[in-house]
Amino acid sequence: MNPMTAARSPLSPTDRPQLGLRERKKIKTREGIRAATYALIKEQGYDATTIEQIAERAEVSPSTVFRYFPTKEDIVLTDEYDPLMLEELRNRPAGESWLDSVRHVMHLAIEANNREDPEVARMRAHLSVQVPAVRSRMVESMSATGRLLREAIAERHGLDPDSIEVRVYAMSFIGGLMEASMYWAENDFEGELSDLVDRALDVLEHGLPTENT
Amino acid sequence: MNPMTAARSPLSPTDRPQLGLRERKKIKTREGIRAATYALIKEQGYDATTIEQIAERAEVSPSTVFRYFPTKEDIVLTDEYDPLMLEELRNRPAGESWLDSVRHVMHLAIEANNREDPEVARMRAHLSVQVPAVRSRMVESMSATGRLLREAIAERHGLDPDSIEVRVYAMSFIGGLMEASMYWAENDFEGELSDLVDRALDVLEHGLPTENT
DNA sequence: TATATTTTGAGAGCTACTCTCATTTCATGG
DNA sequence: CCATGAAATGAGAGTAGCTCTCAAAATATA
Repeated sequence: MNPMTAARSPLSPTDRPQLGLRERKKIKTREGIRAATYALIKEQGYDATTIEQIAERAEVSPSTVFRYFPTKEDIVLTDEYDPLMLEELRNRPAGESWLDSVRHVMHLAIEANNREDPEVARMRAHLSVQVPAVRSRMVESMSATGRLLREAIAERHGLDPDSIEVRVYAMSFIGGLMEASMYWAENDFEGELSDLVDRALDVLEHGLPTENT
Repeated sequence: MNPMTAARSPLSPTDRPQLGLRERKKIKTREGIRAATYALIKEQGYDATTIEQIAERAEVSPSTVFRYFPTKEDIVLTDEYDPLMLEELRNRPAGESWLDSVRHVMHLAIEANNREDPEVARMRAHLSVQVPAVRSRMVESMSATGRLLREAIAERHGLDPDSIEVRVYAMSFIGGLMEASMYWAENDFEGELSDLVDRALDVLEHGLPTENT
């Protein structure tokens, strides 16, 4: 949303070089649909907002909305940090502990996501808590991220990325991230999301606070 | 499905004592809808099976189907072991380690679920892998179980059930269970699900196999 | 400017799901 | 056994998300 800052920050969507009119229009349409959706949801709530209304406000036809986004939930959620996160993960110093690498990358992702548009970031988290359909779409998307994570983990530890061990390990990180995000939204976004993620990762690393082993 | 064996096993739905004709009919209808659904899905697949077809085969009206099950996915999934699992968890000996308690209860749940109708158990796992809508409904239902788990954990460790630590901890178990189940289905149900759950729990307890710390 | 390619809009169609209301089915007291 | 009240059912209309098709409009290319 803010190309000035986004351009220099890590983990932000790639800048668009020289694009034809066609491509530029597509991006504009896409962002128009998103903007219309956010505005309408803010006004009326998620369920009360129909695709027809979104299309109307974005000045496109309903067909076009579905051409740009497979489902209504995707309009709210889609954003692809995954490949960037993965690369960042691979580029971490070899000596660094795995948990620290993950911690680092998650912090980066949160920061990037937040800088791009803090209000939207909160709305997403909020809807993930409130609207089951949105939440489940988010879980799906996180699972996809998890599948990528597996490969990074397997690579680093010399394990089979499809083994159940690696799967469970990867999923625990994704789950921790999700819980952190939902906890944040449920508690009115007080405090920093990064701190919550840290606490989540601590639990995965050391178990519950009272278990001093 | 099999009252003879189900009656004596732990973690099985409560037997129904003396019920009026009305209640008995309701149970029959409910099971009829389920049976019709399973049969149709087996024949045509999940997506190709419509509520109308289900209603027709179960000899009820479509309205009735929705009266018994809020969504199509719920016809396939719903089954309430949660309260029983919770009680079982609370009744574990005080000295037993938390991980062992969870392991024990999960084994019981798997066993019960499997004894009731192995084929249905597999179909569920299979659909959770294949059909996004079913999977996401299952995730939701598991999250609900997770919320119950939190209380048991908090009770045992003297922590706040709503703290992020307990949430993450509970979620890691649920996630492990889900991964095990999906892994099982994805690998054609070879081996025992309980063994997979054990491996999942081992990862949560000790980290990945190569990390010998 | 002419032609090929993409993108869009219009509209029909499907299905999950909701709501309402009249009808049927069961429960209960006399 | 019957009358009355309550609950379950069926029929039908309606909504919204989503898919598909096809012709028109916009853009690229020569």
